[in-house]
Amino acid sequence: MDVKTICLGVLSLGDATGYEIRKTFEDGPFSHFFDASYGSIYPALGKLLADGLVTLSDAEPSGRSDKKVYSLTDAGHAALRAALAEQPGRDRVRSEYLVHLFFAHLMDPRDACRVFDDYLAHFERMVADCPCDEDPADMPPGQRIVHGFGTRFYESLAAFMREQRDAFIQEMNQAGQDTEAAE
Amino acid sequence: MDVKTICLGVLSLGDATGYEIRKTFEDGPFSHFFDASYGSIYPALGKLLADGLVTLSDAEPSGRSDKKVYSLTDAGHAALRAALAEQPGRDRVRSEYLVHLFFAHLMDPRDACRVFDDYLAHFERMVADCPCDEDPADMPPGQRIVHGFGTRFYESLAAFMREQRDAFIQEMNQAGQDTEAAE
DNA sequence: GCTTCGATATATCGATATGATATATATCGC
DNA sequence: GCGATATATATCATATCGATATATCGAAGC
Repeated sequence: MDVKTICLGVLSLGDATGYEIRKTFEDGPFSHFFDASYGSIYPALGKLLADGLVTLSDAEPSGRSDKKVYSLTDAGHAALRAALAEQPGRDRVRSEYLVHLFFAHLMDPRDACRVFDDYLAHFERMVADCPCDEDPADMPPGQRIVHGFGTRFYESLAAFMREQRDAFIQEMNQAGQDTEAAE
Repeated sequence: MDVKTICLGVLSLGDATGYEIRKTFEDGPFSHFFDASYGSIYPALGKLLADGLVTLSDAEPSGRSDKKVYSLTDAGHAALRAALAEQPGRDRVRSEYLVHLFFAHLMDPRDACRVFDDYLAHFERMVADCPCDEDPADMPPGQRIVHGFGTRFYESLAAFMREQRDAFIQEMNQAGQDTEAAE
């Protein structure tokens, strides 16, 4: 699944500019499990336009002149459904935080503790301000599942890190003192 | 953090070929939170070699002639520590499964249920065969945290999906019958 | 009314990464 | 010895990232 397909998906939720599509990945309902940069969104929209899968809506007179609001065409809707009929590819995750924690024994213990606390704070922030302007009960079942999945994800891992925190901090500090004593 | 840095990290665990580094991302301890393909690993090793951060170990006579076993140099170890002193970048996730589920209302209900069950099976498989040939108690604290994090992640989300399964399947089938009745 | 600043918006580009493919050797069961 | 699978290196077209450039809009402050 490339950025073109996910752009079709975002547009199926309503007309949008390239900028608004980007914001969907940053803040919106996709932010937990998808991302794409301007450098891929704008070329993708260009190709979709050339292929007739999206069109430019009539610009409202209120907006600025160069603003481009994209809409899904019937062909675009069909292309989205066709893409969803394919087998999904495996999840891809890249967490630099976990890489850092994995190699905590090579770090300054204070840095390692800071990374731990930053990561925990990240999960707690995600639990606190879940970007849900809509009542989950009003969502289609699939969206409700995805929303619940995200919530459970952040809650479980925040809880795990809170459980482990004291032991980790203590072990790190212990290791730091051992190193100092050896010097 | 680019592939060069993570290669240094893998090599800090022991000498390895490019192929073995790839396998670390596929099967090994990094498989849950990092990935990199041959197309990035081999160029990365080439640059690291040119920069003196890794060297080629003496090939054992038992091995094949073109095999290249890489080792971390002191400079490479220092570069790894320096990279770990930097602030980690934010996590990146791309889950096509969640995209599919999010748009389940646009899918054939049977396909949507299959995607759900595939995803659940994936999490259950991850819980069952955790790639841990080492006793967590023997790991450095950071690695133990990362290992526990992965375990908790898979367990929590498998549990969540098991909880939600019946309701989801039923709602999907209901939606499917409504569509058929309307036709 | 003017200015400043942050949000909105489009676009491009070098560097990096993916995913598929080609090629070849080693190992193991049969 | 034979075929299948695992080991191993390497490349390339395509896709993507991340940073940057540019410009307009709206609201707040004065």
